[in-house]
Amino acid sequence: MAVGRRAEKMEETRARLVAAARRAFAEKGYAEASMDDLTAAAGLTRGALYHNFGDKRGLLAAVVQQIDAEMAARAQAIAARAATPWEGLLAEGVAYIEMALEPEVQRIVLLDGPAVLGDPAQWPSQNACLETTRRTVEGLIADGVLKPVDPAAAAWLINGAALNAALWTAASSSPERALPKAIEAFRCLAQGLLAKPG
Amino acid sequence: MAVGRRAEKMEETRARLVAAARRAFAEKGYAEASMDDLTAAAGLTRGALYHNFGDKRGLLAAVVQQIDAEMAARAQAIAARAATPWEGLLAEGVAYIEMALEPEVQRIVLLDGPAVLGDPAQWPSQNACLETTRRTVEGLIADGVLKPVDPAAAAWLINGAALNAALWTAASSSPERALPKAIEAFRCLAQGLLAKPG
DNA sequence: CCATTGACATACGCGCCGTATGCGAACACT
DNA sequence: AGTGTTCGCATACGGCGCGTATGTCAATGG
Repeated sequence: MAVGRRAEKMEETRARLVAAARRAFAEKGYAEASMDDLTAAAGLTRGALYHNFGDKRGLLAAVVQQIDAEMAARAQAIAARAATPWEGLLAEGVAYIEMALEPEVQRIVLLDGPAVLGDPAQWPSQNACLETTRRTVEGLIADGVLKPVDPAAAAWLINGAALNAALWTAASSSPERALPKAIEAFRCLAQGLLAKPG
Repeated sequence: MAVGRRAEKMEETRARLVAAARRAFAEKGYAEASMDDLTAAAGLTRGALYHNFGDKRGLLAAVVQQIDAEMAARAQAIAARAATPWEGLLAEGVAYIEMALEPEVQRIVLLDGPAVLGDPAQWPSQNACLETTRRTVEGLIADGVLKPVDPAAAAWLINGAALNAALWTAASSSPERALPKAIEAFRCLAQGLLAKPG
């Protein structure tokens, strides 16, 4: 069948480039990753790259979007298993912390992404992670569980706190020991949003 | 006098390069800033740069350190004027939010800095801002004002929340309107650290 | 006063990005 | 099926920017 052998092949090309880019960007960082090497590793050349993604930044954007979508899906699945929406929000945050510990996520999404693409808020296909959190917060405010703060601001700060918790943990001399402390501090901070503390 | 006319002149050279770099990095971003242009704007050449700072990253490190020191000094001065240490911590956070709204700080310290130099925690001459906040938190925990969380983790998260508040504000379509919301959300989060909420 | 150090300028090579051009396979149309 | 066209991708080219090696001149010190 296939709506065209062309489009099908092109999708595979894009996927292979994105996959190779994920590895290269994660290992060397965006700036140090050579497009020649990267495309060669995918069995292609820079021609394919510029045809599919416009430029190096376009490729990074595609990679970030893919990882972001995976993160949002994981977080949502974890939050859905929680007993209450509030527990879900906390679990979501902890999940972000743990995901952000992966070098790939840290390097690409947290470090190079914002530096090269600008603030995540204005990324094309608006950051899925943030959107997920924002909706959760909105619901909790409507239910009177959280103080009536701006949902977008709160979501951003919660995500930011979680990601910073991960950065701090990763930078620690002993991440194993640091992780529980980071999670504890994160949970404390989050409790500040509760309408009725305790 | 002077312990040598040489060293004195060299200090001025370094200062001029750092000043030019601040402008260039703030306007064009680290990656797009040309060393040739930058040094020419300072009335020098790349020779001076590599002699004084080793490489481009070294120059960025010097710039970041300078801005970081200025921020820490400002924050400390503001915190010192507060009625209580707890109010001081909040004022410090709000001050960080406002400072991080300046494009120079945002671009250099928050975006390019971490991406190029790695996590701020392991920057040479350990991030002065974080150190300031950590000490404040430590005191507040000792006084029983805050919950007994890890001071380093808490300081990192507070700073992270403040800086993210600034990023969110800056990315907003109307920063003027967004700033109070961001500050409000930040204050809520911070309250989560209080031993006796309310 | 001269030898030496060292701060900075100049000259060179290499890598990498973006674009313009070329080729061959999949589509459309008869 | 055959042919003209499209288009995905490879190849070729130009330019810029970084880092290093080399040169130069002023400031030191004996």
